[in-house]
Amino acid sequence: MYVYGVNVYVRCKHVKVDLENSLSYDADMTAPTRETLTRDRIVDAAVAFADEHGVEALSMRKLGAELDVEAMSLYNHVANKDDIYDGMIDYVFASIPLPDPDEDWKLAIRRIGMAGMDAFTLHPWVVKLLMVRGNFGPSAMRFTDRVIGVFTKAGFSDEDAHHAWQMLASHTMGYAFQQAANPDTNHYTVGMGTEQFARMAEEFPNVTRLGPLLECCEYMTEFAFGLDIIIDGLAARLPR
Amino acid sequence: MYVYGVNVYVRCKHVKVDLENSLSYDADMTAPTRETLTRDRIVDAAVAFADEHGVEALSMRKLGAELDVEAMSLYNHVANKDDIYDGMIDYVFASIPLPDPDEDWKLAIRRIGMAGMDAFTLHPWVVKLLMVRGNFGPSAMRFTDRVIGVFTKAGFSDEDAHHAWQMLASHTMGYAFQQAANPDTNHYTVGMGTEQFARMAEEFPNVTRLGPLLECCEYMTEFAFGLDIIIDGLAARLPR
DNA sequence: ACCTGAACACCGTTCAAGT
DNA sequence: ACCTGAACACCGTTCAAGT
Repeated sequence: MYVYGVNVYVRCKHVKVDLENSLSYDADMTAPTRETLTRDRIVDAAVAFADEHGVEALSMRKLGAELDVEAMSLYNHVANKDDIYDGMIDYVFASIPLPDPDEDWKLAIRRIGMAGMDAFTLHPWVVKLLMVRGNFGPSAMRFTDRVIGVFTKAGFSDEDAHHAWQMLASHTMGYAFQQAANPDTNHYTVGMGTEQFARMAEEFPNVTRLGPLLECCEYMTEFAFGLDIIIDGLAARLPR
Repeated sequence: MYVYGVNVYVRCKHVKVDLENSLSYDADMTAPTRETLTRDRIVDAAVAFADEHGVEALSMRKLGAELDVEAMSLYNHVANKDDIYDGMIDYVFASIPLPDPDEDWKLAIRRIGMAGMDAFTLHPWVVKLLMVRGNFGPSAMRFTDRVIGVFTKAGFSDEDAHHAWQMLASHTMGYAFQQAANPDTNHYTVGMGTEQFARMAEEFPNVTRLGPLLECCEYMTEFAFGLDIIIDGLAARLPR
């Protein structure tokens, strides 16, 4: 009879869960193995959890449960919760394709802006994490570097390349921010009860007028509208 | 001998604090009175606390202590912590001067953009709160309405006025966001230890080159640079 | 080396009890 | 009507103890 080794106590404790989810069996069905915990596995689990339940619901205890491990075990592979946050931020930035330095700069910047917004739409929680942790992980740094490279190659001075990057980043963050704060809601009428709506018409005439215009938020369209204005405005400041 | 009334037990418990800070005396120095708790007083105290220590340090227990009251007393005047957050957001938006509808629209928008950025610089925590709570309190709504009014009066269609507002809001939020996330730090070199700096030069050539350019962040200047580009870009889309 | 249970110092919030 | 203490169900994190 096979001895399960160090994991046997796990089986005893959560038999059902272990059998169905967390243990994988070798081909001969004799030796249950549990994937060893790593920082990457923890970060991946955290990303999946935040995608499904939101970051505010993420706790060390719940994350441990997701990995069939006690919360305290995580600290063997991760410095603390902030370290996990940093990993999650890096995960998102690593997922954004870098710009092609040989492409026309306006097309490259437009593409990269849309790609950034896509990533922030897919993982809205990253905006919150950036607020808490900043954005200076290696992937964010690489992304920043390549985008600045595009501006530089286009002919912008160092100072203007910096301004251009800062502007692109702020535009993207700004829309991602609003999208994360108010997902799929009408900007102007959300939270307004019907009894307040009557008063609104006199107090907030412009908002009231624009309300019906916006069935829902098309953040991506609105983002692209502004992106084009910014790119054109930057192009006008390009020395020739 | 004067009987202090219902507040006497407070005096007994925190004599020192009460005498020096929380009790004010009538002109005849006989009757100590404690200002009664109100939602406004709680919100004001929360704003002051967040200004000094940051929002993440704000707790019901500490806020209570600031007002010489147990945490649970706050719930008599406020629904919960989110309600306080909403009050703090409204406090900030109420502090931004509304645009003058008779001023030239480009000047009015520039002024309002700067005023918004000023408020977010004075109370950086509001960006975090907007992420958690959204921005649909009465003061934010009024502010939104008046700014849209400026665009409308300038001749923008309803749809473009909405786009313009959204763009202005995102630009402001984006810079305020970055400023709040990375206050007075050099964007590119923060968190990079000296041993990593050598590697940086080859891995991140553009960032390395721009680093020395930026002794510190001039978010306000950078914000204004982008603001002008946006205003010019919007003006170009104005029908004539 | 890695995982664990118990513990610590915090949270927001409820509720019955006080005045 | 307003304030309070005790309690509940959570946090992140430490640490000595297990294997």
